[in-house]
Amino acid sequence: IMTLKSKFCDARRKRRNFTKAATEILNDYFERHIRNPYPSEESKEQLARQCNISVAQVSNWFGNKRIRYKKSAQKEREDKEVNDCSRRNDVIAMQAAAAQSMMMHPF
Amino acid sequence: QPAAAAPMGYQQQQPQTGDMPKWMQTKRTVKPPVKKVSKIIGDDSNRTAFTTHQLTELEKEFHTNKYVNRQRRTDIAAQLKLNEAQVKIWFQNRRMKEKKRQKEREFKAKTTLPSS
DNA sequence: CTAGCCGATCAATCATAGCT
DNA sequence: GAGCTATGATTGATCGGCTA
Repeated sequence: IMTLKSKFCDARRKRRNFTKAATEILNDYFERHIRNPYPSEESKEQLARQCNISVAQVSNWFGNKRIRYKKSAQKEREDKEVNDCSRRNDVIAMQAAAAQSMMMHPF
Repeated sequence: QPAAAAPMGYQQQQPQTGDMPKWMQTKRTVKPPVKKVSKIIGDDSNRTAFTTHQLTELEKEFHTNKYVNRQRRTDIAAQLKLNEAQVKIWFQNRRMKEKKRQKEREFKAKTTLPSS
C-alpha cells in the first residue's frame, strides 16, 4: 500500500509537532478570528515568526484547523440529532409501553 | 443539470444554525451531490491518484518546460492517459509548488540572518 | 468573450507522533 | 508493542480574480 510513495517521494515527512507555545499562539489567533479565520499573508508571516515556524506551516496549520474544526462541529451536530432522535424514540417507546399497559390493565 | 446557479461542486444550501460563519459552510464536495449510490459499478472518485509513472513523466516534462503549450499538453495527456485538464492543472500546481519553495527560502534568509 | 494562470483554499489522504 | 487518535504535510482539484 505504501509501496511506491514514501520510498523516495516523501522522506521529508519527518514531522515534528509544534511546541506547546506555538500551538497556543495559533489557537489563540484562530479563536479570536473564529468569524473569519483566514490570516492575511502578513499575519501569517507574523505568526510564523512568533511560532518560529515557516509561513507554509502556518498556512498548513490553518488549513487543517479550519477543515477539522468544521468537521468536528458537523459531527457534533449530527450526534446531537441522533440523540434527539433517540430521545424521541424513547418517549415514543414509553408511550407505547404505557398504552400497552393500559390495554393489559385498563385500571 | 442545474444549468444556472450553484457553481458545481458547491453545496446548495446549509439549512443549519443561522449564526454559523460562512467559512463553516461546506465549500466543495469531491463528488457532486447528485447520484449517491454509483460506487458499486464505476468508481468515479474525483481525486485521481496519479501513478508513479505518470508523476515521473510529468516531472520530467516539467524539468524541460515549466509551461506546456496546447500541442504538448495534448501529447502528454495521450501518452499518460490523462485529461488535458489534468495535465494543465498538474503543471499549474507544480509551478506553485516550486514558487512556494523559493519563497520559503527567501523568508528564512530574511529571518535567520538579521540576528546581529 | 474565453482560456490559462495565479494565489488561496478545500478535502481527502498519507505517515508519523504520542498517548493508552 | 499493538491500537487508536491527533496532527503536520502533500496534492488533485475548485474558486474567484485578472489578463493576454
